[in-house]
Amino acid sequence: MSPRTSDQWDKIRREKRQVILDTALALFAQRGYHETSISLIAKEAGISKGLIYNYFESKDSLLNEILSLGLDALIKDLEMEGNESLTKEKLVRYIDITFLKLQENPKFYQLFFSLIIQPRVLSIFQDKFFTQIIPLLSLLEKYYKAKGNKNSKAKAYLFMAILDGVGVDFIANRENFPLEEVKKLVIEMFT
Amino acid sequence: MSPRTSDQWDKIRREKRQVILDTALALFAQRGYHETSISLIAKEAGISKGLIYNYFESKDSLLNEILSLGLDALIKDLEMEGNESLTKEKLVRYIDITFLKLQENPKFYQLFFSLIIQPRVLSIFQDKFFTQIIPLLSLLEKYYKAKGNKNSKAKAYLFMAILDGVGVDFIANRENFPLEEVKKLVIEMFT
Amino acid sequence: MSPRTSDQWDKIRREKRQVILDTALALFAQRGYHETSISLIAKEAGISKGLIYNYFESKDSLLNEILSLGLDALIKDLEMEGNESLTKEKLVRYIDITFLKLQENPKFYQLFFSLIIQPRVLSIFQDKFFTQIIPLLSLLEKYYKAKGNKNSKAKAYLFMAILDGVGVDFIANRENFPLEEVKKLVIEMFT
Amino acid sequence: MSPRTSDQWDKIRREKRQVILDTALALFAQRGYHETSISLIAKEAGISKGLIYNYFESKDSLLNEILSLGLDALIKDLEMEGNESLTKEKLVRYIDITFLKLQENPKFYQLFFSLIIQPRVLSIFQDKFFTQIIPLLSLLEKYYKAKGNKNSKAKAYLFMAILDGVGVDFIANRENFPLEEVKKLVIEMFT
DNA sequence: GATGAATGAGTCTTCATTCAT
DNA sequence: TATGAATGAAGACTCATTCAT
Repeated sequence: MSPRTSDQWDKIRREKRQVILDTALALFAQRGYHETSISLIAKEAGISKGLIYNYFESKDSLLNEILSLGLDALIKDLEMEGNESLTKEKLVRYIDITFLKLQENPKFYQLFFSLIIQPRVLSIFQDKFFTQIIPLLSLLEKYYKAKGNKNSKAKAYLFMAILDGVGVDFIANRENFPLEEVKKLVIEMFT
Repeated sequence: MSPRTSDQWDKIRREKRQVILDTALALFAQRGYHETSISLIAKEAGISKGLIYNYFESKDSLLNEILSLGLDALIKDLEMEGNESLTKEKLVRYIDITFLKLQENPKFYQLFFSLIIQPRVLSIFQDKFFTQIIPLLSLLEKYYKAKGNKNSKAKAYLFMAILDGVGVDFIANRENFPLEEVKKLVIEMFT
Repeated sequence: MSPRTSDQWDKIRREKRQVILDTALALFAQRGYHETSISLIAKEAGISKGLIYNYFESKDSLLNEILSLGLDALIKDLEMEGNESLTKEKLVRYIDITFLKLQENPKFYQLFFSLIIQPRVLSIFQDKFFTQIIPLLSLLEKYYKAKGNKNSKAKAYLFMAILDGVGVDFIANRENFPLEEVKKLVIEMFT
Repeated sequence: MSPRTSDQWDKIRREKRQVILDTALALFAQRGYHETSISLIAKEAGISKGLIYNYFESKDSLLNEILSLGLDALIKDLEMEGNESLTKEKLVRYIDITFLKLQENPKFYQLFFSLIIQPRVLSIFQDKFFTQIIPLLSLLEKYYKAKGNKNSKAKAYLFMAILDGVGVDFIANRENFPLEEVKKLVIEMFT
């Protein structure tokens, strides 16, 4: 009878928003962005088309939000106390977490990789990506240099490429890819 | 105005077909599959929309053909006398060619990578892909085993992942990626 | 926290209703009817969307109400003791008020003129409009006939047309239109 | 069997384009711009929705084209050898044609007036309007000054306002408006 | 073979309106 | 009374595909 409190509205909004995000992520990853219509997302989420626009400005911004949140979470997990130099221990942990995340949330990575290569990548995506990747590359370079590697820059780039390559190949061929063994090998060869 | 022979007609058909394929590849790579309309392909190729349907059943089959032909060419270049065992020399050559191709035709790889991850495409693609990749993985595994690597299977997969990862990263960040140095490092670490 | 009397409730209702009407009029005039959403009216009025439907049946009926009230006010201002015959003095006053209103509230007139021409609105509107205009035309006709005008009916219609035309042109080109001078001329030529 | 010649295509295009323009004008005038959907235009024109977009970029540009063509035609008919000064004869002719056009094509005028007042007038419209109206006002002013009118500027503006006012009123009340008589009166009072 | 007009299903998006609280 | 989430019908627009010539 009495109108809902602000808190109640907030909760409803947050929850519904999350439902939409989850549904959209699953579908985008599974079928690709273009092959996923707003109608389908609505149907899968059990809501009306219009409601999606109550929570997101456009299909595009829905994607942006998914990527942004996903990247933030990813980054947060992988954070290694920025400025300090890298230790072997930290690097091993970084690799561990990366492989774990990949295994836990392949859908997100599938979406992630499919978009990172698209000719017109979303700007938010590229920004966030580079502001995180560049410092990491720099840390890695120092690390390898300290270990006596001649071409430490190349090794840093190669290391990052490996993480991406493993991601792509694991997604493309999840049944056969020996993720655990490969992880061990990466740790062995790159730390 | 003498009537053309059957052979001449054939030649004309083959050439026009090739024009369409080339134009479509360039546009798909440049703009993405969905952002490229049949109209645009026709305009760029200097022909009418309708004519494309004279040569290809659908937009989809046009893409399939492009991928199929591209993959064939790629495989052909990289072929290393199938059954025989792998030598260090051969592997180095394989790496060389892979990096060279990547550098020569990044647009082409961009299309490939962007599509390889798409679920829909994967299925079309996987057959051909795996019939080529699996034997290669097997060769690599033997090679590494012969070299005394404990986990030769993982190393074979890792090697393939590296090639993909380098492709993805090089495409995503062509200005900064130290392709030549990375290649040297790959040769050093994986042959 | 004493319970409000019925009168107080009534007052609150009337005031809120007026807020909605005022806000809607301002927005309709400023942006046009179709470009103004109920959401926007609610936001500008500082209330919720739903509440508007507590006071008005539909967007359409809200517009109708605005027009109806506006027209009533307009008529009231311009009223010249109905039945009696028209004098030069009264006609001058009528012109004065018309031009004054136009100057004071051009937005309001903009809405009026823009809607008066719309076929859909015309029908809603015509009844009220014509029951007011026809008598006025008749008074004017008598006035001009008494002054010896040959074609008094045409002159009456022309006079009304002038008021509309001045309204339209003044609204369309407010910076340049010499309203005051034109008024003098109208008085000179039509009284 | 053989493909159509360029001329044939041209004819088809021109004719179909005209059908769309005519249908759209009738509907826009009858129901208003916003109340007329592209679907309806297509249905009335006996073609598919999509085809309209083969001929016009958007609903907006369709309207623009209608107005642009209509104004051009209007202007052409009303043209009075620009630079020269105005004579009584020319002015009478101008009034004659204006009233005639109004009678012949009330639909266009209805659309015209309904749009000229809209808050957001189309730019093309305003441009054309002012480049035609300003010079005419200037000619009129000279004409009235030459005739000894004290306030020739106001009279010029008033004259233009009358034409608009007559247009609006005639459209709003076509059955009763004594167009012919009013025309005579305008000629009498303003030439 | 070649053309491009024509189709129509499908897409994203808007917004008046309803309704549970 | 007041709220704003939720609905769903409708709108503009796109584009792969067809077909008469």
